[in-house]
Amino acid sequence: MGGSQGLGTTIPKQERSKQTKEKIVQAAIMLFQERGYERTTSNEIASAAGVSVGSFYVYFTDKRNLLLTIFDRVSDELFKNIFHNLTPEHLFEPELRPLIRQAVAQAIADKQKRAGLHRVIYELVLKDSEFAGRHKAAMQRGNTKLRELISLAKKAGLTHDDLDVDAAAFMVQRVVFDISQDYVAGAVEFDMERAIDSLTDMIDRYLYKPRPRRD
Amino acid sequence: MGGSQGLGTTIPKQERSKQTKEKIVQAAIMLFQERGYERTTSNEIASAAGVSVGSFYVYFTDKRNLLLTIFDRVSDELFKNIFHNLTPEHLFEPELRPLIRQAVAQAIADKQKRAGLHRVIYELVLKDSEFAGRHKAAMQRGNTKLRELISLAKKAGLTHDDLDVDAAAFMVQRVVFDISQDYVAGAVEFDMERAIDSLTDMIDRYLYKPRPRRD
Amino acid sequence: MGGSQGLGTTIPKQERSKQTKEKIVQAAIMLFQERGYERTTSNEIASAAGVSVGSFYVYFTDKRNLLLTIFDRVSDELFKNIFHNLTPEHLFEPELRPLIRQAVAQAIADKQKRAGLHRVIYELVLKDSEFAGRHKAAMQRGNTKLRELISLAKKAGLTHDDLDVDAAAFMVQRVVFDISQDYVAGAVEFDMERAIDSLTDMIDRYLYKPRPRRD
Amino acid sequence: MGGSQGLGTTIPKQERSKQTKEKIVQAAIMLFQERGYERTTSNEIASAAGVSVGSFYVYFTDKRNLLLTIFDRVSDELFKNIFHNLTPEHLFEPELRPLIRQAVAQAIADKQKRAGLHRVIYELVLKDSEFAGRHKAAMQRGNTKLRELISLAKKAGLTHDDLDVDAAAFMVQRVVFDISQDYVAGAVEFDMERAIDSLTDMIDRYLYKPRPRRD
DNA sequence: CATGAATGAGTTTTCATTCAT
DNA sequence: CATGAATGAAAACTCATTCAT
Repeated sequence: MGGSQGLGTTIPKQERSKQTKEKIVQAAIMLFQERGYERTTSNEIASAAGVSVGSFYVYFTDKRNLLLTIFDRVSDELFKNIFHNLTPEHLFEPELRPLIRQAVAQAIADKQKRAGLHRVIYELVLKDSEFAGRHKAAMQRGNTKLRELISLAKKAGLTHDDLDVDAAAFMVQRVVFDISQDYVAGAVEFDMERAIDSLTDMIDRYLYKPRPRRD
Repeated sequence: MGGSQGLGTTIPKQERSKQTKEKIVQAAIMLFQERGYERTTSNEIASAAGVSVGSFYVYFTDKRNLLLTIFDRVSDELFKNIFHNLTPEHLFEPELRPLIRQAVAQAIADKQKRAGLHRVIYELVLKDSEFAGRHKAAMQRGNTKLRELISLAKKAGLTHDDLDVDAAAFMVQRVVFDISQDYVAGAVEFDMERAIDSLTDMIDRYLYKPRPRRD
Repeated sequence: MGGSQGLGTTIPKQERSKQTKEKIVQAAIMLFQERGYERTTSNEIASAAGVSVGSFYVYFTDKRNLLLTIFDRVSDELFKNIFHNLTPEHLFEPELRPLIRQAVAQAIADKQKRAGLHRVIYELVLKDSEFAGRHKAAMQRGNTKLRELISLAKKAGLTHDDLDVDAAAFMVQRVVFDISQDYVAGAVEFDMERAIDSLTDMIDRYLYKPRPRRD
Repeated sequence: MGGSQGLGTTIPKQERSKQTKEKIVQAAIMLFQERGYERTTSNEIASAAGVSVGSFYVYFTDKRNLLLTIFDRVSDELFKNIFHNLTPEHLFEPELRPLIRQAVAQAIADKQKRAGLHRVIYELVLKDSEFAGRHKAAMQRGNTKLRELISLAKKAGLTHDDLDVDAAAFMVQRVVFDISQDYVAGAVEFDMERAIDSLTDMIDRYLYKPRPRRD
């Protein structure tokens, strides 16, 4: 906050900008988690980031725009983590259930790590059409991946023969998203491990033909 | 100020109060649906109801308290509609799937009727602990009902033998709630009929042992 | 503002009216003492009196008018008590100091009985010119009485020979009033008995020639 | 206001803040004197100060906080003026009465300068416990000073031998404060010079042994 | 006279955003 | 680019008072 970083500072301007922006983003993430979106003021964010409000408005057009930036970042992260272990090869492993369970658990765990943030973001998704749009787009990407997998499984004769692949992709993704969202929102208190098991069973039986149990 | 208390229509004081309160509630429902909770001011509600702000604060301590009132009302209504056709007797009908489908469709349709309102209410459930508490309580009532039904079905040997009844009740309720919420929130665009079918299948296969298809 | 009762004070024609008015006055006294003038609403007064706000406005033009009524009542009461034992005859008793002490103690004790009320009234005397006027008038009545007494004492050669009688009457009255007001206002914490003694000495020595101590 | 930083017209940021704050304080003093505390709104103060309401709330949490600031300032000023000429050395001057008279006159004159302000402040002292507390603290400081002086005078054999020093310090301070307050409140109309004389006599005779008159 | 529902002007207060330096 | 003082529109809420019944 001192007035004289100009002289002797060898940090290139672009790099310095990036750092300032990042400080703001980090401060915002912290504050949004703690107090929610509405109850965090731009002055607080700037202050927590150690910059002036003026700077805040240099990097972001407004508070909403900042959350949008955070949204994109979080959204990407989430996507990568979930589909990292959900590739076509895995489909042909002898055990399908553990695969499903792991993906479900992953989705829930990832969100839990930044529960406050996901709560805040979802709040905006419900109210703000731009957030809603980006959310839909992100879901779409996931949906495409999932549909491919399910389609493959169907072709391999693993699923129920009459499975509506599109509907299944939609439903499975949505159900996992929603239940994990329920947990981050604090809307549910049911034991998480049992919930994951149930969700796994639900998806498993919904998609796949009955097979002999292994356990 | 009202237009029609004209001749001979003696409105008792209590009745008049009730009407004023109701006018405010109705105006609020309308405005909340249209513009959301935050962007509707108490002055606007009063104005739309054709009463003064003063009256607003005679009947409700604040905007939040008004939505709480609406919440309770909507919550009860929803509960009744859904469990009206979901009694133990139905379990022993030859066809289970139509029963599930009808309940699922009912839940979704009911919410759709007041989509804007449910969107607004859920917004508050996510942010406000009192709303969250009431929401949990309402879900609890539904959960109890559902658990009884599933438990009965299990005893009748209809379900998978290893079904975790508590988890199933939790999961099924939550999944139906969430998917219907997704629709009212405008978060999804997938064809609703196909979604209902999928959801029905999902629940059916999750809970019940495979049986010969009828259709 | 001649006439008997000032404007706004409806003369009750029936006993029942008088009772209703009295209930309001009593409720107001109670509430004003507890919460002060500004923080007591007319609705609360009416409610505490067990009557409707409408009735309140039948008997009093407004809240201020009600306090004015209370003021007059309290003012008279105070005046009577203080000057009851302060008559010319007492001047020729062998002991003057006890006489002064008793009057001072009386003034302080009387106010203490309704401390909250005196605090509230004085608040208005400071802000409201009509209260200020009535207060001055009441003080004037006391001042006249006191001046007569001091004048008599001077003629009897009891006081300092160069005593400014008018100034003395003014000062003594004011000092007793102010100190008692300090106590009701809670502005001072000094032991009251010692304060009364000091005040007595002060007045005694100010007015009267030194005489041999008796105690 | 144009140009860069070269010319002497550059107001440093801290200085600018101080000026704005001061403008608000001055405007508030003016308005409080004119219309009283309650009837002055924060918007009016900001407007009279030529700043926005927002600025008002940048520098003061609320109207009460602003008056508290003013209180402290005025309180200090008063204290210094009064005790400036009231030091132990003065006690041994041949003439005591002029000393007392000057202090009394000073106290009254100082308050008169800002009569409206003292009226407003005292209003709050009566109602608001924080004001009351600060008032007591300020009085305490004065009381300590006064007690020392009177104690010294007693030791020098100047006062009545049986004088209760603590009570005297309390009473003298209080009496001077109250009478001066009566004048600023407009509660009294008695000729001020005569009142000062009386008050001087009163204090003189209360504290000091009779001495031969000089005048 | 009594009632009490209804009124709405008037205040306080917040905070995203701007802009002169 | 950075700063942070200043802005002012906007929202919540109060309460003395009225008036139809």
